Amino acid sequence: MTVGRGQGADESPARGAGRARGTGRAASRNTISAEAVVETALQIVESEGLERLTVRRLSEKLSVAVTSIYWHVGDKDTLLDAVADRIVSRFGRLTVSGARPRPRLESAARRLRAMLRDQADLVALVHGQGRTAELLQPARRQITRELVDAGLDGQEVALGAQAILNHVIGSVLLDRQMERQPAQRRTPEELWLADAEAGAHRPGIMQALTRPVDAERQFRYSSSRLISAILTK
Amino acid sequence: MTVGRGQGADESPARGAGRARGTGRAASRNTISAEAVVETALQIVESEGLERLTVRRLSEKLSVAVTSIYWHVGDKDTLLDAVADRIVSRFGRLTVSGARPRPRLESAARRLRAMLRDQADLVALVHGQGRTAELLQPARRQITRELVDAGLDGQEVALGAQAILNHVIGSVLLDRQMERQPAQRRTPEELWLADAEAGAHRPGIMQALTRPVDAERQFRYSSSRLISAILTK
DNA sequence: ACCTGAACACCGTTCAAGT
DNA sequence: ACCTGAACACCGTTCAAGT
Repeated sequence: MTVGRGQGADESPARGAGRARGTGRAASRNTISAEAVVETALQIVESEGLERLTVRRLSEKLSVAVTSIYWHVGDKDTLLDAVADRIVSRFGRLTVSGARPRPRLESAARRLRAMLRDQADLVALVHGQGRTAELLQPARRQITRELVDAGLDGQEVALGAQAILNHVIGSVLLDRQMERQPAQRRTPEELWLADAEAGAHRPGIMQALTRPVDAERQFRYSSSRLISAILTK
Repeated sequence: MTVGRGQGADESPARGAGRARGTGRAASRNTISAEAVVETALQIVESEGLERLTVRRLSEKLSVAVTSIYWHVGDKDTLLDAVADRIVSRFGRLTVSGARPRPRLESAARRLRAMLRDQADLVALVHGQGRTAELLQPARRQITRELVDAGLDGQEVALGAQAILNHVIGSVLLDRQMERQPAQRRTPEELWLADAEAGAHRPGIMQALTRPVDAERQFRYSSSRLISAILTK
């Protein structure tokens, strides 16, 4: 549970990176703590992105030698786990709105997706550490409650809640990949036009297929279908 | 479309890494081609895993200097794109079984998931290049045909097919992450027991929730629900 | 107890130079 | 036209040494 070998001492007041002027022996040496390292790491991910979180960048921002990081928090994987702890514990709760189970669950799915997308890098970090289940546990609890209230039995609640969570997190991970790329090399339209068979004889089909998919609309459609199927029966 | 600056010359017979014996001027220099580089890269991913695919490992396996790789295929991202081309073009077709739309679509989803899981590293590579849509295009075509045959209209076919594809690829990406980790640090059971509220008053609920999820069973449940909801109405 | 620089084993990539 | 080694700018990590 503890993060490294260091004690949870409170952080010394930041003196900035500059050396003290005037005094003979300059204070070019900074003192840090495991707490400060983890918090700074989290800040880097939030302000500069996950791929900028590097041991050297960390040490630079903390004005210490690279090797000091290792003394306080151990290796990078251990550090990432500590950061993941922090992200998980700070992750907000879902606000569910609506009266009946169906709209309530749909709003929960929408809200969860929005939260995860808002902090895509934090989610990616947690996911990379294999801690997604922990991150989603509050949401799972709420969705579970909704399904229980809707009258499902234990088995159906467990499977249904997991289905909804998988659907949301899967959609977020896919979206992220789509957006990170400069663009799919071949657009869906091109892919379809390349093979003009596949139901081209039905009116309207090709037209619908070659239109680019709106991720938001696709998500609402899938959520709505999945949730209604979970609730019926 | 072409892979690099090199021509598609056929590969010279492999002479192995050893130097010719006896002859004064040893043949320590090998001649390669863009084709050979891409094919060898694919082999490395298949036999040693994606993270072992490194420019240096490639050059070692081809018995050339590291820099020769760059001459033939450009930088690593370009190489990965060329490998992705190959994976996409070789990716097998789905075999669909069953008589009615529902079992046919369920078997398609199961088969697609199995194929993607069988070659998780290849899928990860393609996904990393943002080329997932291309990889899934054959499957999309087949699923589209099934939905058309089931009588859905254009809009519903497009949304429904995408929903099924997202569901399958999402589940594969999640499974992969779960398996790559040594183990979730906190198991679902622990997470639930940590907060003993949430419907604990209903009989059977807690018991169902604290049982570890079988990924296979969860997938079948989600697929079945999603597909039946797509087909109705 | 905590911080340091030097060093190592990896990456991807560029470049001037060979033939 | 194609292959080469040297070199650069990055990674994460270890270790002996300082105070």
